Amino acid sequence: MRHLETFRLIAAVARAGSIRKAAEDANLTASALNRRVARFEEEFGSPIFERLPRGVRLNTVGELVLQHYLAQKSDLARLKSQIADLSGERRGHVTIACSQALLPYFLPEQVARYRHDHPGVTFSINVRDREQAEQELARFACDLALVFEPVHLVDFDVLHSVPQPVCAVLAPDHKLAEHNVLRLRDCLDHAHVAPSMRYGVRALMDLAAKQSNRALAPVVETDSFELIRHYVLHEHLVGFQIAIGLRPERGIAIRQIAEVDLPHGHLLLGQMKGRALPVAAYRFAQQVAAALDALPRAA
Amino acid sequence: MRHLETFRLIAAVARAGSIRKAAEDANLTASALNRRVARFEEEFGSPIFERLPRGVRLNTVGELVLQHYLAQKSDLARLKSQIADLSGERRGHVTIACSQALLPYFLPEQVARYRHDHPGVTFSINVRDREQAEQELARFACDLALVFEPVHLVDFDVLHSVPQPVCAVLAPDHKLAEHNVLRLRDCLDHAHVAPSMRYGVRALMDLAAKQSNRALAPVVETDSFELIRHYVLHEHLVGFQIAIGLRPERGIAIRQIAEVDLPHGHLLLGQMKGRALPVAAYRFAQQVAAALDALPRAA
DNA sequence: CTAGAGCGGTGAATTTTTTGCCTCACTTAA
DNA sequence: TTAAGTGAGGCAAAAAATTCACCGCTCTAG
Repeated sequence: MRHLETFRLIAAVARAGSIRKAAEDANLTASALNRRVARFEEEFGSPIFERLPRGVRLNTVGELVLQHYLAQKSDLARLKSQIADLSGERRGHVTIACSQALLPYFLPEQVARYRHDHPGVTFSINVRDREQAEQELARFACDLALVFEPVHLVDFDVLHSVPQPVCAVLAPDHKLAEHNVLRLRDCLDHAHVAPSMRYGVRALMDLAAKQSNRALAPVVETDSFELIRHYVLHEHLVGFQIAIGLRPERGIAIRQIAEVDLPHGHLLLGQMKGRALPVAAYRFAQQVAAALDALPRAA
Repeated sequence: MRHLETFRLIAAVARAGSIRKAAEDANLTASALNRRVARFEEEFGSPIFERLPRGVRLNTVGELVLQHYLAQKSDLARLKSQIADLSGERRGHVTIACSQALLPYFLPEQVARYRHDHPGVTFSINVRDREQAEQELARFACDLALVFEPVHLVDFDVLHSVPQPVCAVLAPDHKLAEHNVLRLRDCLDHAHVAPSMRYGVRALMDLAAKQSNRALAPVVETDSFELIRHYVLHEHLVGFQIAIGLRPERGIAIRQIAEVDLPHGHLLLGQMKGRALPVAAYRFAQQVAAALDALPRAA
């Protein structure tokens, strides 16, 4: 739609950091683009860029204007989606930012199920840590976020929440695998591999360890829960992951950790606050919420 | 802002019901306006008007487009308000749709208090019955609604809710004024004046009466609670109004009605769902919410 | 049954807006 | 100092929007 063209260019200028560079990308003269920006600022009643010697940068007002543009663009997308929907075609695209735990089982199943009913809908699934996921929501870069223990929750509209216990992952012949429920201190006494600080699992564990005057001392620290899951097979270590990312498979043992030692966290499904989602994203969110509710709860 | 010009014209056409009429109002040629509409429809990918022999009318898609425009315009207003706010000037305009009960005491006090702190903010206060108030919210025709017992609550985002009992209003020398708490049946046994069907007070009373196999039989039925308040002084009748619209004044008696006979209703402060309010409206809503909480509760 | 009024649509001319090109003034890094 | 980068502004060309003068259609008053 053409009425957002000026905003689009402004966003391009903000990204490029310079009118000339942005003009090149947009197949425009720097002069023309400069005028558009200037005219916008005049009409709007306030400058939106700081003029620096080596280019321009959005000022506070500009940041707000940009946010307004993103919201408008998003609502236009929702509008089009809604119109396509009422004319019978169920198509669209859903962009999801999610924690790693959703990758192996939950999301593939959910997406496949939704696409089985609505083959016209396509998906983008991006792995993001909880901080990034929230930022992407706020930037309208994704429609939905499905994250374990988000941090800030500003601009984060919680659509659904389910408790998720942290589980221990071990080789079946690991000594601790003899017990059904593990104590946290036992896990810490053994060599363990832990996710890095920015993940919710780690945050929960650090907090719980601190309360019993202990601390994690991981032999291997990693960004990848997939690595954790595989590494425990090579060396006799204890790994950790939330329940939704784990399924009983031969060759790997999954054990609960006593709730008194390590309280469960929350897996949250959320969207940008105040935003109306496109039809496809909205429907998918409903399906996911129902599926989360149907999840077997840890005893 | 010029980027919404086409939408503005579309809205004008929809209102006028004809391109030619709208063109006249907008100081444009019918031809020019026709082209704008046609071009929009082409870019947008779908017609938004039905062409009738005597003019045009928005189709379903058009209704959605118009709603999108109203939302955009509202968000632009919020943006400007927010920017004005961060540059220190606290100005703006707040439009409120409210029930009659708020007129004599509550709203005048609240508005005066807010304007005392922020003289730059102006107000529009419109009396609307509960149905109209909700419609105005949905049409972005007002920022806030303060209504007793709203009906549908679609697109109505409840910001605050307080219980409100219905009270009886009588002349001090009315026989019933001897009791502190009245029974509903006693009120109905006496001649009474009642608000018309579309008001929440009446709806509550009809429901309560029905449950004891009674019915209201008003001697006078009116749209105006002010008339009710004054009429009971001329003839010995019982009138009704919610507590917030009444204050003990000489020459008039206010009596509670037993809660078991007539359950209290709710006074709701609300806004359009999913909308971000301008700063002034938002702040005023906060003040009102606090004031509602500080209200003396009926025993 | 007909003439006229009112409607949306269209091609060509015209006006308004936007863009391209060139240059200037300025700042920074070499 | 020089060279390369930046945003701004004057002026003509290009593009877009508007006007003007029509057309065909439908409904209605006479």
